[in-house]
Amino acid sequence: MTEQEPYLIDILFDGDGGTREEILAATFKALHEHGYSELTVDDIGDEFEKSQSLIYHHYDSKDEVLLDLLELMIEHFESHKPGTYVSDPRDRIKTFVEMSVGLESMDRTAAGTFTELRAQAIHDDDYREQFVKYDEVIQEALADDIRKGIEAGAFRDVDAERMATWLYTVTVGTTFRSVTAGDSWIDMNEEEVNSHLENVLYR
Amino acid sequence: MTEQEPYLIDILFDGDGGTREEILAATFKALHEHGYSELTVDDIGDEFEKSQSLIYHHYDSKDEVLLDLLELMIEHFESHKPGTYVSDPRDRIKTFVEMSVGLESMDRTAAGTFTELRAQAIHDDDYREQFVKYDEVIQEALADDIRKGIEAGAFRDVDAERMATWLYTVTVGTTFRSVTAGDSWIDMNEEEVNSHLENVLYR
DNA sequence: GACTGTTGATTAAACATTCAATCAACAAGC
DNA sequence: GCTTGTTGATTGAATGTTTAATCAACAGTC
Repeated sequence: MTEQEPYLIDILFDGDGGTREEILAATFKALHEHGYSELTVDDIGDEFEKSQSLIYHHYDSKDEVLLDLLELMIEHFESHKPGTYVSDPRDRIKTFVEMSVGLESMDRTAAGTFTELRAQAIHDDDYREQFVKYDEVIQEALADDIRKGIEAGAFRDVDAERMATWLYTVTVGTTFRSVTAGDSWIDMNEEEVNSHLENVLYR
Repeated sequence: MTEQEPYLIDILFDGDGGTREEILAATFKALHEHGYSELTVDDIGDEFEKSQSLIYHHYDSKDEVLLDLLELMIEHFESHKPGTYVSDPRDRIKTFVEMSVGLESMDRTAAGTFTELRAQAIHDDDYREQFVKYDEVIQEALADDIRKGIEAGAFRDVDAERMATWLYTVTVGTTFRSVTAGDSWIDMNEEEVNSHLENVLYR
């Protein structure tokens, strides 16, 4: 339907956005390899072409680097909001569901790293702030799309906010489950989600 | 309906299960306060009545303590499987939903810590193994209850496995969202989940 | 008097961060 | 167009702290 999106890692790499972006790309790679709790500045340095100490010329601390990476990833994922590519209401929702709870079109590398950053929000207010905002943006975009579908007559007259809340929560759960405990169950999950959408949303 | 369950922390504390359990209780507290990535053995020692170095008399390493805590928590949560307390099929599911996606009866402290441990499964195979097994147990218990409800005529003839997969995935998402980004949305989510259950499961 | 639990001090490595020193580019003044 | 000064990028080594883990000594108990 839509052609495969490029992986986040490639986006980080392609352009030469200067040293700061090289550092973020290195951080992303190191994070993917070592995990948040085991990540050291040296690990980042190893993935970084230039010297490790140069990181401190561009950032004040390790924390700052990680938070900057989070902001970059959030920007990227926000560009994946429902409806960015497709215009038919039903297709918008379908594409979002496919990319969020489907087996094929999920970027596992990015999803795992993003999830690990999200987990920091449990104890770190800087992270929490980012994710509260992010959740609002995604959920509101979903709700908007549902409202548009209702107006266009493609959807039934459901509570758009409520439907969006539920749908987004399912995607969060799907991602978290699959990056932490595999995805043998993922097709069944998608079927049930689609069945609910068929039953109550699509006209 | 059911009286408030005691918090996990209290269960860890009440009995005198000996020094090892005291260490686990201290670890749980320290984890809740500092978060996994910032947790040090000294932090555990601070929550522990006896000496920090005693930890190494009972455990070989910090990792081993954390993994043992995970096993204890998994045991605890498995005892919260659907249907442990109630016998009517519909009530079993309702109780499970309430405790997993409801605002009131969720043990936030335990949920946050448990979630943080789950996030480690992204990069640590020992954690992953535990959660793969845990997910299976919970999901199967749910599926069993649904099957029983179908047999008893209380539920419609749905695909029990598929329904259980979806329902469990929603609970994972609900917990993850709420411990990382608050729960202003949680009532709407619960309503939509219940609406789906009313539509397709309950007869 | 051996065995188990407990303690405070100690060690060695890992770690985030700093620092002094080059280097390359560019601009100003002559 | 050659010198001199300035700036930002970059490096490798050094610093001081944190941290997991060990150890020697002591106490109670069977």
